[in-house]
Amino acid sequence: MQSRTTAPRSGRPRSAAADTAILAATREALVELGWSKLTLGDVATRAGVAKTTLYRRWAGKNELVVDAVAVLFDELELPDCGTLAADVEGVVLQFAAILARPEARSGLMAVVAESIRDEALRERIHCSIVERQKRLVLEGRARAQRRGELPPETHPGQASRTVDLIFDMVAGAVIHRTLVSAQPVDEEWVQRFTAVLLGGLAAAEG
Amino acid sequence: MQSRTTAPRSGRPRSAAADTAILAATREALVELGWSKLTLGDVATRAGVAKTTLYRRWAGKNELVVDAVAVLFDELELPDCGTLAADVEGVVLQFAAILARPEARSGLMAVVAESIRDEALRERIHCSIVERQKRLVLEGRARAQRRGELPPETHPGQASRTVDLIFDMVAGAVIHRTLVSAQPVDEEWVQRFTAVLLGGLAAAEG
DNA sequence: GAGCTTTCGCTACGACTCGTAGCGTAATGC
DNA sequence: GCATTACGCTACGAGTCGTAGCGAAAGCTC
Repeated sequence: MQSRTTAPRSGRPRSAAADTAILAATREALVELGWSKLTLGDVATRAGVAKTTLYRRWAGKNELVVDAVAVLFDELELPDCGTLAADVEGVVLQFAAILARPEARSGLMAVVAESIRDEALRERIHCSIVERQKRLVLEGRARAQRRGELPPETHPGQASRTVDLIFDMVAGAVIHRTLVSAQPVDEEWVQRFTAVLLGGLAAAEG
Repeated sequence: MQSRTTAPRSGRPRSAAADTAILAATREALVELGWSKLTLGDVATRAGVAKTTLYRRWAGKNELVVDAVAVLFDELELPDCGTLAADVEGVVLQFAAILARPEARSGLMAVVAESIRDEALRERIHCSIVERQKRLVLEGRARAQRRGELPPETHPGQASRTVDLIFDMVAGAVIHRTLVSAQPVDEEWVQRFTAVLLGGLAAAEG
């Protein structure tokens, strides 16, 4: 969360229940009010805590919403469906399911927009959300290499850039489809997308 | 802009100079302050108009910023570089150049985030920004078909979904690379991306 | 020019949110 | 018991919002 490293040794400890209540109240307020109309005073009232308690734990609205939304990505896992294509389709559907939830839709884009002018916030998002997604790409590639569906590493530098490219293409396409085009990520779209992506990678590598 | 259809016939006409001054002031404020700290009062002062004039023309901050950012996309054009791959690379580089400008970075993501809970705003963004980009995809496909690089239409419905898919992949990847990964869209990245995209399309269609 | 219509700049206003300070109280470790 | 920290509560100045009201300015029609 905010400062898990520094462990105070004496005095009254911070209520862990308050943390979860605040984050849940934040998601609830995101659903009902959206980002712009969400106020910290309202979140405090919903959570049953004082407004000052909120400010003692989070620097502001941005940091609070990042933490509230980040837990939604805990459920992201890489399913083992037997083939690379099926694995990719499974992850994309999971990612799309998270983005379909209103608290994620309202919060994610807003904090990313804020992070453009706030380097610390960008780092926070990167650690608690982005890196967790990127790990799935790395896992999927390693698994496909073990299956023989992908060739092993050639140059470590080039492999890293390829992972970055894949990650931007997958996450970018799903986000754009969901939040900009405002159209559903259904089975058909996922299959067509996966076919283009994997077909392109095979054509580019081979 | 706001209500171009209704044309008043008598009385003092609205100052067109004020419009451009306000939009320019909005972009200037976006660069200096970013989305969250941008206030309409400040924009009015920068533009040299009264705050009430702003509210007479735009419903609020969202609509104003959409119009201010939309003009940045006027310069988007489809270059004729001879091959489909070169055309795609050219458009992607143009798109990335726009997203590299701070006024676009600060404003675009924020209004898209707001549009999630505001259908009218989403429609406004779609007409003045998204549709303009999508037109380039249609043009590029038609040109590639004339060159023989792409097969002519099979089913009109399927062709439309393919265009949607391509559009989400191109725009999504560039936006994600620029605003989430915060890494530059340079020549190398564009070439690798284009190779994967076109290779995948060829593999999926053929 | 006279008269009508609409816009413009300006001021002021209530309502709201922000983030903080101060205080007394509650909960822990030593 | 004592020091230390967290908590709830209240109050506050500062800032923004969006609107109302006014007189003046700028166009069109006759």
